[in-house]
Amino acid sequence: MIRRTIPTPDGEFAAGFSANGLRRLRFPGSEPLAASEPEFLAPASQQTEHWFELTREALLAILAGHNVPKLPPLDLASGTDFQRRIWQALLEIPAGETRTYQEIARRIGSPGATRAVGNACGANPIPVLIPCHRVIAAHGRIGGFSSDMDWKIRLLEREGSWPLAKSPVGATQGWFDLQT
DNA sequence: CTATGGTTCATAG
DNA sequence: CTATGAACCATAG
Repeated sequence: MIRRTIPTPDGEFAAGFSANGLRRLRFPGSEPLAASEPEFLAPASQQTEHWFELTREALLAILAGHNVPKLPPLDLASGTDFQRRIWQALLEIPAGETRTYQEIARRIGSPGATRAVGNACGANPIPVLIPCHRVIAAHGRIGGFSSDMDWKIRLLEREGSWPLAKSPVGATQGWFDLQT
């Protein structure tokens, strides 16, 4: 695992690369990448530096509310097949749009697995680049977020998806019923 | 309130 | 080690 930090206007993110690509990303302020992760002590190859640059650009783009120009290869080996299918589906959500947990579940061919989608999102090793923040609950509820809810809201704001557009009818949406 | 599906953890063989 | 089951969820109805 090769670690790098990425300064952004929102603070310093931490990225970890394996031999196969970007393996994990962490928000500013969280604990340093676990020392328990197997160290991959290969010299920082030219390829890794290139991945790092792509990661930096992608991160800055999303923080600015834009679509990602080009993603680095993602090392999703830490997930199960099910999780990888979900993460893959999340990558297809463009900036400025959202999907519900149900839509993701249907997309990967397990219409009933909505709650499992929530689990998989929580296990997302690469937040922001894998846009778990664009997944919301049905009926205009926002759902949750493993890190601070502030991040989910902030990211959606930058993309123009907040307050949530899909307001079914009548009910107070967005600002008041979004806790827990 | 209940049903849902995948994952994780505890426990038993 | 595998098998089974219950609890856990960023849910839906």
